Amino acid sequence: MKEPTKTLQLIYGALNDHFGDLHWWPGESSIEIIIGAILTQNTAWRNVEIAINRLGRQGLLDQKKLLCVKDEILEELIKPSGYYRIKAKRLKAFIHFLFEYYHGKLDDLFDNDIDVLRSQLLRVKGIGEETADSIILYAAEKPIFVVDAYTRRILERHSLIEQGLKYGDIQKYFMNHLPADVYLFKQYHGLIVNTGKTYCTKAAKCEMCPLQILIS
DNA sequence: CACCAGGCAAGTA
DNA sequence: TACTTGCATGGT
Repeated sequence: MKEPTKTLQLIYGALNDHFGDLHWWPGESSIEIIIGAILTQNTAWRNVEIAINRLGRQGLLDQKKLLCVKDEILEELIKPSGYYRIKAKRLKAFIHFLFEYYHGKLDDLFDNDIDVLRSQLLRVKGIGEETADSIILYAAEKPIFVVDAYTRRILERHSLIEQGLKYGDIQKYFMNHLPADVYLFKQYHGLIVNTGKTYCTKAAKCEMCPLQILIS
């Protein structure tokens, strides 16, 4: 692509006009956003919502409460989001990390510079690149671009990137050609996910997609 | 009823 | 480095 910046602006404009302001992933609290980021791994968000509601009803959207809750109880509560045994371990792994190094205080964790924060998160078993970046952007509210399956699919389908690029390469494609702005990155990622869900499934119609403008 | 959804880690070659 | 497999539920 000759002018990545122009292309990215064109896509953003088209999707933003179509979907409007998404207020994507507001979340009631930082810890709730982090819990959601882990529970949504390879899982539809609607199932995650059920699990989060069940946790909330028990007052467990709180790091101190999560620290104390038994694994079996946690597993039972998050079952609707799937992979419940491994995700219970991942939630616990993050909580233990938070208390071991930051006294359970998210604000202290978030005080780190963005690169330090990312490498810290990646050391937690169960937090990979996408989950780490989701936490940084939506919970810590620092400007980093989240790449997901839809991002890759949409860019590849429109031949804006070559196939088989690594996560970091796709992330750089956005971050090297857009201003580092938290709102922009949140909204852009939300627009991509909405587009993928609405127009790139087998059931939905490709020709209805706002990104048709890229083809003509 | 078959298939997949906003990944990740561990194992293998 | 690059590829494969296990993990598990609910919706379409």
